Amino acid sequence: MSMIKKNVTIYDIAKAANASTATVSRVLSNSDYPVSDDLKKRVLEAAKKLNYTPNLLGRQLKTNETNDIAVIIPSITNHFYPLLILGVENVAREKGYNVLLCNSLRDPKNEKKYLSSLFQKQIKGIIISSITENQKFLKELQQRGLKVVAFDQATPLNCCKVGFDFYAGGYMAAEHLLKLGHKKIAFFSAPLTRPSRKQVYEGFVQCMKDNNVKEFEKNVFISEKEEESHDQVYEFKNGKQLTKKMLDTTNELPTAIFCINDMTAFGVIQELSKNKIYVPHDISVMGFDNIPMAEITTPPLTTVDQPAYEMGVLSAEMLIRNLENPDTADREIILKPKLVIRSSTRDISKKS
Amino acid sequence: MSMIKKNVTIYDIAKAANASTATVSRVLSNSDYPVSDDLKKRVLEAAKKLNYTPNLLGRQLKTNETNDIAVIIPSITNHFYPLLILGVENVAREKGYNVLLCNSLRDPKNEKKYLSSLFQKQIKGIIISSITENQKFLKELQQRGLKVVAFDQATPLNCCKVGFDFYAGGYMAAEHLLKLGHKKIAFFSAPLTRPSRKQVYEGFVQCMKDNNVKEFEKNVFISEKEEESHDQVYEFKNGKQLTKKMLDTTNELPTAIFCINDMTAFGVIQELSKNKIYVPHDISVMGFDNIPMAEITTPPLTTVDQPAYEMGVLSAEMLIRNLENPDTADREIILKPKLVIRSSTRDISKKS
DNA sequence: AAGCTTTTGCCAAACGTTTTTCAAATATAA
DNA sequence: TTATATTTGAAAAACGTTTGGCAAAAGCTT
Repeated sequence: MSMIKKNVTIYDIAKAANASTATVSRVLSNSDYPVSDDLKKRVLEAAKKLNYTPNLLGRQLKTNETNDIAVIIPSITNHFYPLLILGVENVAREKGYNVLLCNSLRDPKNEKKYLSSLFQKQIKGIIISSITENQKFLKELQQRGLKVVAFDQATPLNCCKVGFDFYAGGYMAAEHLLKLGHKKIAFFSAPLTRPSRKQVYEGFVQCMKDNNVKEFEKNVFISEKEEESHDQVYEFKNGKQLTKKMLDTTNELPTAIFCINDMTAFGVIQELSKNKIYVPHDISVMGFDNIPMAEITTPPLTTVDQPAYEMGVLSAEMLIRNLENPDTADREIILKPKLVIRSSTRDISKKS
Repeated sequence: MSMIKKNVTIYDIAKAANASTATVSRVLSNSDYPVSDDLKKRVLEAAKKLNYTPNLLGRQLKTNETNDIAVIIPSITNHFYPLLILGVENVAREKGYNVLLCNSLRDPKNEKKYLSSLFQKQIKGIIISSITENQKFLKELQQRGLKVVAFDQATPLNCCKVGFDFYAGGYMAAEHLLKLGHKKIAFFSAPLTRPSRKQVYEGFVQCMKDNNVKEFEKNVFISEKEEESHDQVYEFKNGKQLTKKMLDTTNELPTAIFCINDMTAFGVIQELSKNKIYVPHDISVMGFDNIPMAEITTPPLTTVDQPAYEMGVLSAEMLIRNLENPDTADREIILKPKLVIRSSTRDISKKS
């Protein structure tokens, strides 16, 4: 005798309002099909009285339309991405879309699983920082109609892109340090496996060359192998490690250290401090990314801004335009870096 | 004459494999209904050949089952939550669930919209740190069958809970500072509007009382009004503000400052440093939360650990158990704080 | 060989919507 | 008044799946 509570459907409303389901659907999904005010009111009242909640599954199945877009990021604990997501969500909200967030944890298996699952859920658009080499699955989905915007990482895919000029960023950083009078400058990085890192490096090197800095290569510290856990903490530890190595092997310390990202810089600063070397008094340290905490630390970190929030905004706008109005959509945007000068670098040109 | 590409469905497979849709469905959703190996193989091959992708909407509509659970958090840029989400996702992944992530940005309107949308999508379970006072909408959904696990914030709702003993955390922090020989201890906080903050405060005060600390109230600095933007940066700025105020109004500085959270502590440290007061040499500073960056700053921050990752794990486990096996599910877990001693606090009992 | 169980396969209904088609009712024009 | 246009309402099909009810086929017992 257990009473099973059935969901309220448009049939129930139709009955209650003495109308047909078609009419009910029309008023509830406010179609522009004409319905008399009187009846419309009756339907609305019935819906309210019965506490009706539409079943989106039914609707989506029928219309093959959805307000959902997805974002796939490598890691949610990496400070860069939450900011980007915020950007995506803000424009999505404004334009009436929902955002499904997935993080692959830099595991291609997870990425594929998410892609597959999203596609099965009939998602029509996706914003992704893909970490798989061979993007053949993504490409297949694209051919099957999935709209994709790739950001952050380079991709072989022929799709909308929101990129960042890492090369210019590297160049810019080097330039800043030179301008402050530094001659002996170290470069700290995890292995240059990702294109982004490589480009930063190349920009940096080019600037050194352009300014006739001698023997720069001697001060390049790149750790041996990438760690399993592609975590933020890895970068931090890497900074400490490289610092130790430098302290152990170098007799004349550099006056400035550039780090491939902010987290590495924090590791460097902490390790230096442990050895009673203070930033920026004894050594200048510079990061890359401008994650939120760069302005929160003591000293605040001089760095190169990679505009995460803006990238999120642009990616979302691009995707939505591409969904709603494919013809007008841009294909590619490259964002420019911006130097953010704080207090971890010091001008040593004039003797103090 | 434009060729519209139809999706391939189980009908197409049935035709290709010379079988019925029922059979196709049974093998594709690997039901335990017996199907001959031969036919099974035929179906699988046809599916592969036609590049079949199931439409989850159809399936869900029919079965009224889903593998999706949702998490609603106040803010994704607050470092506490990504860690929690990581915990949720890890157990979800392991148990075959997908996680839908929503952040309310501390706006009750957003929270309600997300709840409503999730429910319409037939979500069956949700993990939430609700920021609405009156949780009557959530309660209604709960009565309509939604399983909910509330974490972090106290809730009037009768549901599963994963809590944290903020009071003990406050007490513990105070105790630590006293043990290090501090007598004049300041308490810094944003307004005690959230129950969590209040409880920390109460624990702290109680410890002061228990140890006969005189005139503690004089060193309590609580900012006037909560800012609109409930952001991380707000807490940071608040730390700076309170520090300024203290420096302006106090002639004898405290030897230690406890901050209601880590971000506030970072603000304090930065502002002190600006005034050439160094941590921990001149003043000890302590935080609360143990967000990841607490160990990355220089000096690393002494703080009270609120185990975000573990809370995520427990919440997810609780929810899933509640979904799959309602009888066996716990109702409430209260996590205990843990003292994390790093380098921002100093023992001043023995004169150095 | 007859009766029984088990395996296998098909038909058709159902999930909750939207939307097309058509008919009825009403208003407008002559 | 009749013919025509407009508004309104209902029935039914469709979206892609799962699954209960049958029935045919096949394998076992006696």
